[in-house]
Amino acid sequence: MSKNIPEKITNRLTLYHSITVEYMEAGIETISSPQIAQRLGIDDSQVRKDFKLLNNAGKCRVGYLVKDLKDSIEKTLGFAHAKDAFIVGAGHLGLALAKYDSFNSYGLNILALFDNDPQKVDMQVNNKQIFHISKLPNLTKRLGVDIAILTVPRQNAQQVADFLIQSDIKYIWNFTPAVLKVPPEVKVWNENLMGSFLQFACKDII
Amino acid sequence: MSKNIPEKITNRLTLYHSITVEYMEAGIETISSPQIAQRLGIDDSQVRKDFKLLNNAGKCRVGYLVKDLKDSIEKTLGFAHAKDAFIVGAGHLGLALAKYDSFNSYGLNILALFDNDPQKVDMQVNNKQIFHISKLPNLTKRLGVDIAILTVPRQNAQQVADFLIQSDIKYIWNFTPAVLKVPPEVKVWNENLMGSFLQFACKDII
DNA sequence: AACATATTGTGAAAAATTTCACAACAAAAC
DNA sequence: GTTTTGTTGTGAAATTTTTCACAATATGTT
Repeated sequence: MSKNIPEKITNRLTLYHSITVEYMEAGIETISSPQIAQRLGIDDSQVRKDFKLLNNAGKCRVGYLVKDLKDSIEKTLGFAHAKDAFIVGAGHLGLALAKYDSFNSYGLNILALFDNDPQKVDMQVNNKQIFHISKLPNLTKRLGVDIAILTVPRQNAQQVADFLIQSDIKYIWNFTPAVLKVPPEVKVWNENLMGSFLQFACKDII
Repeated sequence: MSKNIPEKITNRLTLYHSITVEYMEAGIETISSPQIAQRLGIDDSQVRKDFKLLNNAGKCRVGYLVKDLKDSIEKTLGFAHAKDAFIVGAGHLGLALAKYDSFNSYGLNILALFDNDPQKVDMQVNNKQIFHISKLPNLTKRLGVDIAILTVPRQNAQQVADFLIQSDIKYIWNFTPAVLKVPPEVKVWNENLMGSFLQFACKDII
């Protein structure tokens, strides 16, 4: 990524991207900022401001070319820069993410899964093998992977995170509710599912 | 919820909450704003500003009582107001969410799952039954449920959402990458997993 | 060809959020 | 009992984000 795009804009860009995918499938060639804005419940000038980042000019009274828009978003968000990652924890969530093929088109390659349950080891999910967690340090080094998606139970989260850090993992996408303690060079992204839900729920549902 | 708390603050409050849970388990009774701030990589005055919402005074040179803090966050975020919900789509993600017991303590009760696959129907997950999707309208009305967690494949998302809306579902927590078209009275919360990842990835990697 | 209309692009204003700075204070140390 | 220290609470400043307003413009209509 050349520019450091603020989180909120990144988030909106992915939503715009989903809409372009839908329009492409429907065979619609152009889309306007008010159309997108209405769909997402935001201001249309916001959409245009976001698009300015993409260096993708629209046409007055017509809007934007869906295909160009889609390509620009993909370019700006770096979909093409494939990044390799491991899923650590082969429970339902880990398996769900392993099966989530969208990751690939967004530039995230899941290479393998890890678990400490001998029953799960050596199984295959979506063409990805589940290894015993003890194999992780070796494979991390051999494959040069530095991203881990952490989907273990909360109770084990810190302990497993420590192990990942020892194994030279630098980026942890944390799906557990634990707030991990990590050294400054390791970056954590908390998925915080409940936070998301509460934002949703608190707004309207008493 | 009395006050309409901004999303960002709600999100931080849940992270603070996780830390209080951890401190409680560790038997630590007080916590200070700089401690929390450092852990989350944010400014300590931010933490104190957030806490002002909780009506929970700290003590100079000591910090905040962990237990009081935890209780205030739970009260403010309405953990006690149990909300009932259905999971629609019993794939891996749906099953993962059904097994995610934290939902309960955060005030979200998953009552049942729905799927259109006859093989899955009548199975039990974490004491919750999987019903055929055709049973949803009836159960929605009978149980007064108006929240649905949507975990179907993207291709079916809009169609299933339309069906949910017909069945009087008012709140959709959307885990699919589709941007749903809904009437104004229906609220959608897009989980947007890839958006999250890209925010994470774009920042540092590459 | 003139006019009406829908849309972009953008500067300015407004609102929201974060950071800074520091007074007030309570606990601990001396 | 006085000093030092770490922390809260909070106004003010800075920054970021969103909204507003409108000129410019391209398309369709009469």
